[in-house]
Amino acid sequence: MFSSTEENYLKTIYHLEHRIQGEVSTNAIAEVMETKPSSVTDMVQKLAEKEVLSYKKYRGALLTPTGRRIAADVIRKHRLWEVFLVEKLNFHWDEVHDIAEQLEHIQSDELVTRLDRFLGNPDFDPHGDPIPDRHGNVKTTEKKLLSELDKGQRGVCVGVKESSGEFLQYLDKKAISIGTKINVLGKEFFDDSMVIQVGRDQFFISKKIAENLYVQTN
Amino acid sequence: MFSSTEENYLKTIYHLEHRIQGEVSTNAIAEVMETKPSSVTDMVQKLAEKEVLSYKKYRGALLTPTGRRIAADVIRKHRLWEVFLVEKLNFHWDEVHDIAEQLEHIQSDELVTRLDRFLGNPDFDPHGDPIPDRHGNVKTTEKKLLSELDKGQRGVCVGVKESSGEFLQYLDKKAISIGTKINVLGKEFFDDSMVIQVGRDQFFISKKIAENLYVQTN
DNA sequence: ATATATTTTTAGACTAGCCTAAAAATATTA
DNA sequence: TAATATTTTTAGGCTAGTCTAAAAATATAT
Repeated sequence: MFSSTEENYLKTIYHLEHRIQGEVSTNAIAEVMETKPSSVTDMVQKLAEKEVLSYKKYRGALLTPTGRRIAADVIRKHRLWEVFLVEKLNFHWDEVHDIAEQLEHIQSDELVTRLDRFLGNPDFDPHGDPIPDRHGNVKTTEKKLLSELDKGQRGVCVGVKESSGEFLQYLDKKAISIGTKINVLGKEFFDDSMVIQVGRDQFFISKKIAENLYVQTN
Repeated sequence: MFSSTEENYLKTIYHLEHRIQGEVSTNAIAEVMETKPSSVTDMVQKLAEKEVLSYKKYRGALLTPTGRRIAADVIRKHRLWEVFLVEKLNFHWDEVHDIAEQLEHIQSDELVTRLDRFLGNPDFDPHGDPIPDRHGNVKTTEKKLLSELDKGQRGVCVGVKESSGEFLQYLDKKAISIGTKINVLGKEFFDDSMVIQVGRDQFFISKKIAENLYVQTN
């Protein structure tokens, strides 16, 4: 059995592994978890002992299949509870994170199974993130251009095609960066311009912009 | 803010105060919580410091109004979650305690408010225990004889009228004691005998027995 | 009322998880 | 490649909550 704290470390490392592809540094973990790197070192050594991750001093950590599985289960619970909070209790999608952060640590396989069924076995959470299935598997897709999306689709920014200074400044101004979720609210077909949602903001973007941004859809 | 551990102490003391009317001894708390009396002394001193209970050495503890309020809120959450688990997720009423024990510590007033509304503002949990309202108040009623109950009613055993040895032995054999919940499943009106449920057992009792047992209904 | 038994508290120690300060390793730059 | 900067680890210490063993207070019985 793993404590809530251990689960949070595994979850954080899981996310970071996907983001930075490869070993995850103690500093990176410390930053996300808002602790000190020295605390991370302690915990990472303990988790290596428990064989949920591999760790070489000064090199960083990598989850083992077991570790990845545990992390995926926590993320599955987090996202299922978010669906519950939004769909059943009518919370707004940006109010649910802190509560789900607590609920994700409730221990009961039966509860997860029944909650999943009660919610109609959803594939995505209210933020558009995919919910790992009961075996810990997550659907992933190839990246595509934002311009390829249709109204109602969601994507996560994973890169740009041509990175001119002006374009990066534009993205910066609009608070779009790697990992930013983009929700296509509307699309004009005479000029392929779009209305998109980024965080709580909504704005127009031209075809030119949309053809320069890679996104990953669920 | 109070930790889950502190909340559990307050909850336990709350229940014990009702059961034994008066100061609650460290030993009694330790037994219920399955810890050592010395641990209880430490915690009780800490909670007295925080003014959620009053405590005199060797005399026992009594909740302050603040402490009682916090305990009632935890119990409220516990029972609301039990309703959720049984009504919405179709758990059986005797499977939900351990999960509710975890869920009761989730911190979010808004969550409790919305959960309560979602469940239709229930007054009782699936075991028949009353759910404290949002101000921490619990409905209580006078005690009556078990024989006064009708089919479908529930009561908690609060005492006996005449306590002969045979009768107490009978109660013992049937695992009925102070605090035991009794559910009247059926009543024959030609002889006033009853079929009652106690825990998972169901059995007949005669009018004579039913007239010798005091219960408190919700 | 004194001796004995029981209950309760104190003292000191342990673990999980965190911290700071200093040391060691790695990375960067001249 | 040597000097400097950055990252990471180690060492030692803190708090919450628990424990055991011994001391102190209270309760019971003779």
